[in-house]
Formats: sequence, C-alpha cells, structure tokens
Amino acid sequence: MGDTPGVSEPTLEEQIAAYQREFQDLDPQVEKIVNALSRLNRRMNVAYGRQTAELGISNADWEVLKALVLSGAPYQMGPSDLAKRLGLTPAAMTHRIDRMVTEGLVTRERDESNRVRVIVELTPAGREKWLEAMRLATVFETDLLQDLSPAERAALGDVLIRLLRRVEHAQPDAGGRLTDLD
Amino acid sequence: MGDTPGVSEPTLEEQIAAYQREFQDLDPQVEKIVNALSRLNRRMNVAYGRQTAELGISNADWEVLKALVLSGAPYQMGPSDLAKRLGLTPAAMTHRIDRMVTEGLVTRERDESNRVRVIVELTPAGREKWLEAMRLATVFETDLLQDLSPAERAALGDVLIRLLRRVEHAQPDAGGRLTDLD
DNA sequence: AAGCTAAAGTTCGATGCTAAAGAATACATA
DNA sequence: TATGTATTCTTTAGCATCGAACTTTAGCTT
Repeated sequence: MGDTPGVSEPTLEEQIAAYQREFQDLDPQVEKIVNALSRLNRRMNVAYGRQTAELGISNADWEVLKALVLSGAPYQMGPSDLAKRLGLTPAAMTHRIDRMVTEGLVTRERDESNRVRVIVELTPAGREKWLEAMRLATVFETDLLQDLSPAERAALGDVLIRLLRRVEHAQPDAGGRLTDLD
Repeated sequence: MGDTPGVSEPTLEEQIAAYQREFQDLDPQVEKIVNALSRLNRRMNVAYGRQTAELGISNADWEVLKALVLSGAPYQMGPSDLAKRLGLTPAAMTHRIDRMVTEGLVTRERDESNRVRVIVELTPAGREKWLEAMRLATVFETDLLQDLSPAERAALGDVLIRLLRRVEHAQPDAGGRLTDLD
C-alpha cells in the first residue's frame, strides 16, 4: 500500500470501494449519499468550532448562547430547560453555567417567586459574542452554498426536509445527545 | 413520557423564525438547508447509536470495528494508526483497545519484527459484530431514502459531493475530532 | 560499538460528561 | 399544622477524553 505517512481519512471514493469489497449487499448510491452527508456535517462542525475558537469561546459556550438567544427576549432560561434543549444532564449544565458566569457570558440568580428555580440570563457581552459568531457562520454558510443555483438550493432544501420528516417519523424523539445545535 | 413538557427541540420552522427575529441578515433558504443538514445528521447518528446499542456494543467500539474492517484483510492496524483514523489521541486509543480486548472484539500483540509496534487485529467475533451492525445500518439507510426517485438520489448525491468539495477546499484538513465515522 | 534522535505506546493529571444520590423548595392533603 | 411528594438544582463517584511526560525500541552517526 503506497500510503506512506499517516492514516488520515480516505477519500469518499476509496471508502465506498472498501465498503463494497467487504460488504456486497450495498447500494453504492445510498452509501454515497449517506457518507457525503456525514462528512459534510463533520467538516461544517470543524469550521464552526474553529470560528468560535477564534472568538475565544468554546463550542459548548456557543450552544448555550444560541439556546438563550433563540428563546427570545428577555433571554432567560432555567438550567434544566437548557439541559433539555442541549441534550445534557442537569449536572453538566451546572458546571457549564459556572464556567460561563465566570466568563461573563451569562448571569445566574435564584427566581425569587419560586426559590427552587434558577434563572440563567444572557449578558450583553454574551449577546455580542453570539452576534459575532453568527456573522462568521453566515459568511461561511453563504460561501458553502455559493455554487448552487437558486433552483438547486430550493431542490436541496426540499429533499432534505423530506428526509428529515422520514427520519423523524421513524424515531419519535429519542432524547439522545444532540451533538451540535443548529 | 411521550411529549416532553419541558423545552424540547423546536421544529425547523420555529427555529428559522427565531433566527430571523434575532438576526436580520439571514438568508432563510441558506439557513433551511444548513439546519436540515445538521438535524438530519443528528437523527441519523441517534439511529446508528441505538442500533449498535442493540448489538451490545458502544459507538466507540463500532468506530474501531469499521476502521479495522475497511483497512482490509488481515484487519490489522497499529494503535496510533487507529487513533489518527478516528481523530483520537493515542492515549484514548490505549484505553479503548483495553476495553475491546476484554470484550473479545480485537486482540493486541506486539509486532515481533519491530517491537515498538503493537498490532491490533479484529477477531472473528468482532468481524461478526461489524457485519450485524452493517446489516442494520443498510436497512435503516435504504428506508431513509425510500421516497426518493433514482433521479432525485443521483441529484442529491451530486450536490452533496459538490458541497463536500467546496468545504474541503476551504479547510485543508483540520485534524479536528471526527465525531462519527462513515 | 556508543550514544543521539525519532517513533510508538503507555501512564499521569486534569477536564467534562453521565447516572445516581442529596438538599432545598413548593404544593397538596390529612 | 404537619407530612408526604414532586420539582429543581447541586454534589458525588466513575468513565472517556486530552495534553504532556515517560519508556522502550529502532535506526543513525560518529
């Protein structure tokens, strides 16, 4: 095998060839789509991760910022709501919030009307970080889709929605870890 | 159980509406595609995880099995090759191999021709597990794409490849964690 | 040979996660 | 009022991971 230095990721074509070699009952077209989806998503997540790192926040921080902003003004959520939204345990949420409070991205205070509850609120600095990350992300996403014509975009969007419906129907909410928030 | 009373994942439409509310400079069509891609991938990963769990192995185990099988007969790799392939540190690989050896999925022995090296080899039981997982996965994947006509599949595959090329060109191999192997 | 350098794995300390137990508060009801 | 129960969050113990130091071996260089 002429492959010298490291065992990096094989190309998609090599990968599919290897699958066909080891597993005959395989539809190459299906595998091509599924593999491309998986790879595309991975690369995109790497790109997002690099962008958030540039802004001095972690991907974990970004997930929380997104959830808070998308919840709408006044940008408040309880730890367990956040945990459900992000697919984490409440325990993990406690620690994330600890960190983000020290980073100045959110505040934590007890709800005086129900002292069991805690209110996590986005700070202006946190909102600003989210905005910066969004600007970077939209630049990346626009660039990614640049070569697709409007018709191709519409078709792609529709096909993806159909697949999404199908997979959602097949598994009525699993509660698995939501690796990366939209 | 069933529908969570708490803060579960919003629908894609709600999500996009929230984005437009909080961030005006947003192309809804771009966001729709990107969000659908992300969601679709997440659901698929949940499905794969459930399948491997059914077989009594972890997702981590499955990644290693895949790498070994796809490397071709005699299904041997060194720990650091595996680590590079999976995007893990050698340290993590050591522990994974420990576990998989006790599970009987792989064997570990020193390479007598170069005693620094270690050879991790798939056992027949490990190969069988991989095969079972593949059978489940192909059923799922075939079902997922069932509603797409041949023409739609071809078009989808081609568009995804084009996006993949574009994102790969934009980031010449990052070495980030490869969350889930194809 | 003797000693340097590089490479391959393992070990060690720290981090972030999970599952499960624990503490504080609210609410219902006897 | 007192007590049981559910809810919300925190704490604890265990596991997988990373980064970095360390050990063993191979291959040079002198």
